[in-house]
Amino acid sequence: GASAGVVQNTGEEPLYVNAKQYHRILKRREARTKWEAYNKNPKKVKGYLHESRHKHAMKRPRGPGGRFLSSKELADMALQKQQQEQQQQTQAQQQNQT
Amino acid sequence: MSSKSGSSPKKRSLPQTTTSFPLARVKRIMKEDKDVIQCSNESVFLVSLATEYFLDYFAKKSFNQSQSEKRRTVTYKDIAKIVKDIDQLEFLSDVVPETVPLKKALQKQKEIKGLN
Amino acid sequence: MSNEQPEEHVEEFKEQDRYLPIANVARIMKRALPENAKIAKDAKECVQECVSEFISFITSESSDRCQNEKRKTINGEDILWAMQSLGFENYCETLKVYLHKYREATKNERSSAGKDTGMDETLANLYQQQYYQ
DNA sequence: AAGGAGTACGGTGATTGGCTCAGAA
DNA sequence: TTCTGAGCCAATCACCGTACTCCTT
Repeated sequence: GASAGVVQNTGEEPLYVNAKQYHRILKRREARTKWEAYNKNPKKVKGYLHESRHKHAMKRPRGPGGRFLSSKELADMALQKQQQEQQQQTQAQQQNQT
Repeated sequence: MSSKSGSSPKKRSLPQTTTSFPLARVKRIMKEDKDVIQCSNESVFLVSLATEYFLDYFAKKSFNQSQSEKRRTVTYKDIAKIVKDIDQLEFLSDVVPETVPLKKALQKQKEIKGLN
Repeated sequence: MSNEQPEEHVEEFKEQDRYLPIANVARIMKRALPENAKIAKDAKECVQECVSEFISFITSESSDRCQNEKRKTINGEDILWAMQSLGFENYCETLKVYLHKYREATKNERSSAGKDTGMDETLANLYQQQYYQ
């Protein structure tokens, strides 16, 4: 027949085939070819699926090892930093008084 | 304690009707086939379970292959190897093309060019 | 008139809908392997495709059976029959049990709250057999 | 009557990347 | 030995499950 499809072998077929699966494999091959014809595959250049999730991941605070941090850890770090600054301030004030 | 008491049948999901995979996604994949008109919920449930079981088997086989090559990381080529070797996995041979070492591929291309 | 050109689907198709979520796939793989095992990214993506093909493969066989028997809806037995037919008969016995449990659970659901029938034991039993290469 | 497709909605787990050192080479 | 690349972390939001109606068998 005047089939427009071009059969392309990516490799060699096995010498012996699975008798139970063979017919279905052929039907699936046909179905996939048909499916790919209807659905354009515009090649994925994005390394991710969702723009919003990508942005979210990029914004998230990370630890020094690149890991994501929980908001609790972040709050604790902020608190510690504040306490350190306060200590430094009081130390500076004491030095000024002497 | 939560404030739910008495009769509040809002969430009724039995442990026996839930699976590791989202059933909605399984159903969509099944319906990608144009011949499929309708899927009963029980068929989707069974396919999801069977898929999970198959995946467990597939992963173990792949890791066995990795181990036979003294590795602890499962790679694409392990999968390609078992698909080629195991009869039951022949249905995947289109999806997982046999890996060919780059050297051999280039050599083969040269041979073909030389013939022309 | 040969107007057999494939229609153009300008509508963007969601690529990920063809596959199960990769995190679920990776989790089940990890659970199947020893603690110290690792899985390459390529391998995860490949298995994700394989698993989708498995679903399509089984479904296609079931669908054919359905058409032959002039039914519109794929049911549990169609799936079991397809598995048997395609060389996965070792799955069937256990899946048959699950199918029965599923039917019981969904029937009881209408009248009263479900009761535990011990599905996890069966699952563990299912996984046990496939260790040896 | 039984049950699947379609729709709406609210709750939730899959998606996500920088850094480190297993471990592939 | 060198140096690639997989695991690690958890917050948002796309999607899943549920409840509901309508329709077919």
